[in-house]
This record gives sequence, C-alpha cells and structure tokens, in this order.
Amino acid sequence: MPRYSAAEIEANWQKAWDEAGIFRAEPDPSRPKYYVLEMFPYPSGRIHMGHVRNYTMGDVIARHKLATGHNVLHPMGWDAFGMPAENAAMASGGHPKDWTYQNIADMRAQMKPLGLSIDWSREFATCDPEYYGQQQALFLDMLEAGLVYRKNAVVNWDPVDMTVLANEQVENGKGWRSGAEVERRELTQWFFAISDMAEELLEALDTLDDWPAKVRLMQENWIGKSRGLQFAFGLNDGPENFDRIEVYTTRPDTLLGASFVAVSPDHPLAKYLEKDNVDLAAFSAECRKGGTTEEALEKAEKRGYDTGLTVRHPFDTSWELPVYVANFVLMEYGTGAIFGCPAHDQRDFDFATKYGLPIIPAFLPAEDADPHLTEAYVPPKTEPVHYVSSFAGDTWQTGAEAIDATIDFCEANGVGQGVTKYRLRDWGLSRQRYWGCPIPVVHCDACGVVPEKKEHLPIRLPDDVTFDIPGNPLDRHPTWRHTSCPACGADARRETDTMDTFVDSSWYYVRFTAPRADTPTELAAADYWMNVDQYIGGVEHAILHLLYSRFFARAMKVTGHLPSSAVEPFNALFTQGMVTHEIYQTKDAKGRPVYHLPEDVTDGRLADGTEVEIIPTAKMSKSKKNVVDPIGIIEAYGADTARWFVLSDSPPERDVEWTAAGAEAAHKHLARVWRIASEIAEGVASASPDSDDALLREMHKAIHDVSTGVESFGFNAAIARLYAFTGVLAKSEAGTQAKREAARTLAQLMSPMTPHLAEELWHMLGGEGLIATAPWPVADPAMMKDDTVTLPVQINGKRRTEIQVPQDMPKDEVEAIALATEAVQRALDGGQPKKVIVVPGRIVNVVV
RNA sequence: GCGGGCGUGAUGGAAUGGUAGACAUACCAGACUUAAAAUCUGUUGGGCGUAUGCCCGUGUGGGUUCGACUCCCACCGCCCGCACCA
Repeated sequence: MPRYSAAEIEANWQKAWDEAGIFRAEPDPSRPKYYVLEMFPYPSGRIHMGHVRNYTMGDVIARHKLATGHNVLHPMGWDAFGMPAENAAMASGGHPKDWTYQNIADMRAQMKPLGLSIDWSREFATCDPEYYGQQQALFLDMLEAGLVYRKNAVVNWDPVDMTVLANEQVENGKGWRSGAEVERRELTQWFFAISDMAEELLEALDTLDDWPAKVRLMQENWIGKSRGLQFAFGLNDGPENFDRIEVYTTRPDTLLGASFVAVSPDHPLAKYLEKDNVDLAAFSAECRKGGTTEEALEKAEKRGYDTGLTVRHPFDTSWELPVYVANFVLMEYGTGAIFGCPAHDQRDFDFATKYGLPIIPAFLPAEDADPHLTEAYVPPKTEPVHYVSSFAGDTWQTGAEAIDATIDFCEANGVGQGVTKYRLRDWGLSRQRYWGCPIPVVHCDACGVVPEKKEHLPIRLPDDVTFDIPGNPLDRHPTWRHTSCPACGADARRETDTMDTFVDSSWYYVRFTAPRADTPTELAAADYWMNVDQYIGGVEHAILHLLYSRFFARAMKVTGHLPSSAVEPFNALFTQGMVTHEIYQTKDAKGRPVYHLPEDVTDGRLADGTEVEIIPTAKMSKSKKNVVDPIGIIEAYGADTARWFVLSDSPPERDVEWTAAGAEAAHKHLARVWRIASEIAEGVASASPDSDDALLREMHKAIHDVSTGVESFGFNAAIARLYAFTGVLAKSEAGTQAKREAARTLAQLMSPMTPHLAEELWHMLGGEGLIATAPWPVADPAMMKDDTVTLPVQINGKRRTEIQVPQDMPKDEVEAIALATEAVQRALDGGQPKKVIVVPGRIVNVVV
C-alpha cells in the first residue's frame, strides 16, 4: 500500500478546485450569502504561522458554509502601502513599488499551497492605482459631505519616521511603528470627523453581540464618554480679553471644596502670560518637553506655577482662588483648565499640600467626621455620603445623585451647563510620506485648497523618486507637485501629503464586493454581500482598524457608497490568539543571551552538545529566533498537517504553542486516517452491510459535535471528537459497506480542516464529485443515543455506583433500580432515603 | 489608579449546575522485528488497601444547592487593555 503523500495529493486537488472554479463568488439569490474575511496581510515578503492560523480558521468557516449550501465570499488582498517599503528602499536603494509587488508575488506563492478556498479573482493590493484612485474619489465625496476637513492643530510628530501620527498610533508617548519619542508640532493637517460620530459609535457597540466583549469594552473606553459640568470662574484683573476661565468637571458636587484653578501650559491664558514672563515661559517649556512615557508620568512631580492671578468662586464672588499653570493639565481634554479639589482627589491633595493650599471637604463619611483629612476622601459614586452643604435639600446623597442635583442647580442659576464629552479625537490622516495614497487636493494662491476633479483621478504616485535623504520624496520631486488649479486654471501646487495607511484598510472589505468597479463601490454588489458575516484577526486591531472601519461604514452610507441598510461593517468578529514557541537560549562569554533556532536544537542540546536553557514560550519573533517557518512545515508534512495542528489543542482565541512533537503527531494522525481509509477502500464490499451500532452512534455524535464546533469556533473540541471517531472506526468490526459510509462521513467532517486529504479519501471511497461541494452531513439525534444508558448513582452528592437502564425508562423505575443497588442499600442501612433526585439520562442522587 | 480576563494531571487542554481530567502530548509496559524505525495494544491525578473498596483532589477560605471546575462573597497569584481624562 502506498504511503500518505501530502505533496502529491495537495497539488492535485488544488488544481481540481481551480479548474472547477468552486470558490468563485457571484451573487446568487437562490442561496443565502456568507461573507467570511480574515484581516488582509501586509506584504512583508514571508508568511508566518500567525497567518496560517488566521487563514485556516477563516477557511474552515468558509468551507463549512459552502458545504451547508451558502454562497460564500472569501477574498484575499494586500494592505500594501506603508513605511517598511520605504525603509527597505532607503536601506537597499530599490523602489518601494518593486519591493512591495515582489513581496506580494512571493507571499501569494507561499499562501497558495495552503489550499485556502479563496476567490483569487477578486484579489487587489491597496497600492494598485485602481484601488487608491477609488479611495481618492471616496475622499472627495467625504470632503463634500463635511466628513473630512483641514485644520491647524498640535499633532504628534514622529521624528524617526518624519511624519505625523494619529492619537491612536501613539503608545506611551512613542510612535507605534518607530518607537521614537513623539514630539508636538503645530501643523495644518487633514482630519476625519470621527468624533462627530462618537455617540453613535458608542451606542452601536451594544448591537455587536457577536464581537468579543473585550473589544467592545476597549472601544467604549477609547471613545471615553463622560458627563459633567462646564462653567467659568470669573478672572480678577486678567489681561485683556481674558475675563474668565472655563473649566470642565465630572465631579461638580465637589465645587464647594475647590481650592485652586490650574490651566495647561498650552492654554491660551498661559501662552499669553508667557510672553511677558520669562520664568513662566521656562516653566512651560519644561512641561512641554517632559516625556509622556508611563514611567515619566508616574515619577513626574505634580508641579505648578503660581500666576499671581485669582478667580472668583461662582457661588461666592468674595471667595478667591489662585490660578496656577500646572504640568498635569492637558490642553487636549475638556477645556484645558480644571479646578482643584484636594479633599476628594489625591492628585489635587498632593498639589495642595505642596503649595500650602486649603483642603476643604465638600462631603464626609459622617456628619461628625473629622474634616481635617490626611489624604483625599474618594468614595464610590454609589455610596451615600454626608454633604457639608447640599445643592438639593438632602445632605445625605450618593455622589451620582449629588452630581445630577448640582448640574440642575447650576443650570437653573446660570452658572454653567451639563455637557457630555468624549475622549475620542478626530482622526488626523495626513502623512508626510511617499508610499501612500496621495491626498487629491490642490493648493491655489487664488482659490485656496481646491479638490481635484474626479476625472483626473487617480492622482498617481510618481515612479522617479529617491530615498537618499530623509523626508518626503514627493515634496522635493522636481515636477510632480506642479499642476494647475482645478477651479481657476492658474499654476498651483499639489498636496504632497499622503493618507494614513489605516484609511486603506478602512473600506477594503467593501471593495472586495466589486473589486473592479470604476466607482469606489457598486451599490448592488455591496447590498448583496455586505455586511461581513464573520471577520477574523488579531486583537491588536481592537481599536485602530476596527474603530476606523466602523466610522468608514457610516461615512460611506452618508456619501451613498453603501446602502442605507448597512450599519456595521462586521457582524461577527473573532480575535484569534498567537502562535508561540519555546525560546532556546545560551549565554556568551559576557553572560549575554544568545538565541538558537528550533531546528538547531535536539533534545535540549545544540549539535556540539551544549545544553540550552529553555525559556517557556513567547510570540514567534525573529530576534528571539523562535520562529517556525510554515513553508518548511508544508514541505516536510504538507499543508493539511499544518492546518490540522494550528487548529487542535488550544482554543482558537488563546495562544497555541507550536511544538515539533505536536506537528509530528498531527501528521501521524492524518497518515493513520489515510491508512484506515485505504484499507476500507480496498476491502471487498460485502453483500450484507453489517451495521455497527457503536460506529453509527459515534458517527452521529461526531457529525453533531464537529458541526457545532465549527460553527462556534470550537475547533479544538471538534478535532478531539474526530480523533475519537477515528479510533472507533479503526476498531469497528462492521461490514465494509458500513465502514465505507462512516469513512466517507469522517472525510466530510475533516474536509474544512484538511481539505486535500478529505478530497483524496472521498475519491478513494467512491464519493461523487468534489467533497468541497458535497452537502454537509446531518446528525440524527435518535442515532446519537444508545438504547441503554449508564447512570451514575450518587449518595449525598458523591458518586458511589452506576446502573444500566433503558434510555427512556420512567423516573420511578430508575429510582427503584438505583435504590436496590448494594451501595445504596448499605448507605440506607435499613432506613428510608430523605430524598431521591433522578435527572433522566444524567444522574441519580440519593440523599440519606 | 481604572477596566477586563484567567488559575483543572508532567504538558496543551475537555466538561448546557449532573460520572472532573474527553482528545492529544509526554512517560511507562507489552506485541510485531535479528534490531531499530514505523505500526498496534495497554497503563498513568494523589494516597491507603491483597481485594470488594475507601479517603483526598479543579489557586485559598467561606457561602448557595440534593449536587459546584461551573453560581455568589472575600483573598492570593498571573495575564491583558487604558491611564496626569479633571
């Protein structure tokens, strides 16, 4: 008997699928549609195990849906703009375009052997002019709809990548890509008006039942809704045009505990005062350059500069409070100014202690509590406390009640308004880079900023650029920026900024529904295919990409590029875990760690016998040398083995540890299935198909459990059931006919995970056509049950014995049998049970 | 600091409130073999016992329940996200 040869099988069946065109997706009203999408890859040049896991999961869903009669759309493309291409060009002198397209070709070639059920006819890269030209059209429509605007703003400047970053792209004060300390610069930039949709984006999170709660929560926190009071303190003897300081607070109930007002160094008042005050200028400069990293903030002292100015308390104009410029007040949030209440905020308490400011409690735990606090008193908002003076009758209130009462009181007395604020800021999309989608506008001396005409699109990137000096090559290109004004025809300059690459990935999922359309989208196609039914990707995109996409789906509805029925882009989201591996480490002469590749380590030793230290497990990374290359695995064992392994053992949302032993075992199992099926196929069909109840039962259980597992991302449990079924099949004494049936079902159940092997088995066992399009088997609940069932019998909740009873025996008969058992009789010792619980088909519990 | 999640054999992990440890790995033993590989079979939570069997066991302590890995409370540990957000 020949051995299981994955290489041969896999190439053959990929060809067969290709020729049959079964993964080509076209609208078909006779079948329910199903759009499954994995987050498309950045073309780095090499696929890794994370890709394999991600795409395999999507493929299992897609193939299962195809077999259950759905019209499946399962596309693939390339998130192809971005810095690495430019960095590569700078390092090696090539062109980002060549580098990117070569990488795409390489990665496509590496991906194809995986046998994914992808409609490759819909493939595109975001750097194709056909794609980014449509993105420019979309941009112009958004501009017209007021969803994009230009403003002068303090932005995050990445000094290494020499470009602006969105707030979401700054992590702990560092650029998300370069890791460089982000600087603050004032520039005129383009912004998407995402914050206008803050409330809608927040509210709609509740409708995303099939998203991980964790991701919804992260977005909720990011949007950061808060309700508070905005009001002003009157300023005494302020400079011209400054007669008040607006503040925002979420704890207006602490107003009577106010002891100072502090403004940000970037507040207009501070900036004004700075002009004539060298000390303040120096203080502010110090604050601005201070790092914004976590440690820096933790350690940074809360410092203030006393401006000498005072403000009047809104409820008692004779009550004067000092005005400070303080390093911890952010211009970006609220009004850039706060009032400090040391009694109920630890940071304010520290500040007040340092500068000798009064600490006045607005409320206390009890009427007779000591008002001299040694630290800030901050009870939960739901806990009733005693207010020293109340804005609403009752002096015993919870914080939440007092806040509402205070806002009502202030509004009634014209002191301020209750306002809702969001932490979410508008999305700055301008990037001073070459390898991105050009922003299609023109700067004209006479007309100002003018949108490019749609018939001029795409505004193509010039090919003749150099990367020998830092900065944006578009800026210094000799001719590219020179153009004429679309409005008046005079000489004008093109915008040289390009779009953030997150724009590209914010609408690609719609483009897949009509990838060659000469408008950004085709309404009919979008209407048919959208929304994405199942989206799969890494949790690292929980905020950026997913929030931007949710914004874009709404924006595209406004501009008419999506039907009004569309609301959310992704009905269901699954965030899969990473593929990890042990790290092998030795130390060099100086005690520094040296890492070793998995293939260089055998039984914990290097080839020369040196013992390596095994560091448990971590995400695969080049620097730690714990990367297992999927290509090597596919060559050694075949794609089906790689696919089977990444799905087994660990639940898909958790990390899975790649082990050589596990991969080996996966391959052995597939070879075993192949062997079992071959033997069955070669067996002479017996005239009388001897059935085997145990086999049939296991088969129907497998159908049920695998179907459920595949539908609910329980791939590991589905695979466990398949192992069990295989074991029963191998041992079955049934006639060849019955075994053939069972083996065919096994092949079908395995087909989403190991599609090539499944086709081979199907073919071997005489299945009709392709297994990929064969109807998915249906479990018969009646067949899953045994005629008799083993019931555990508990005495006082502890399992003592078991009984065999017919499946449908009435409760009282089961009870009688249970009571008659030796174990129960012994426990009763002649007495009567206090209680007997019989759960049919489950358990009997006797309480004595 | 705020928010969320997770703690089960040597290991990855199963388990609608109903036989804890499915399935796999690893280990051990056996069959086949001159031998090895491959394959097949069996054992494996801890303890006591010749044995029918008994006791303990899902991070710790308590609670609800006939019955708790599962629900509730407190604590311990680990992981993740956000964070000078007023």
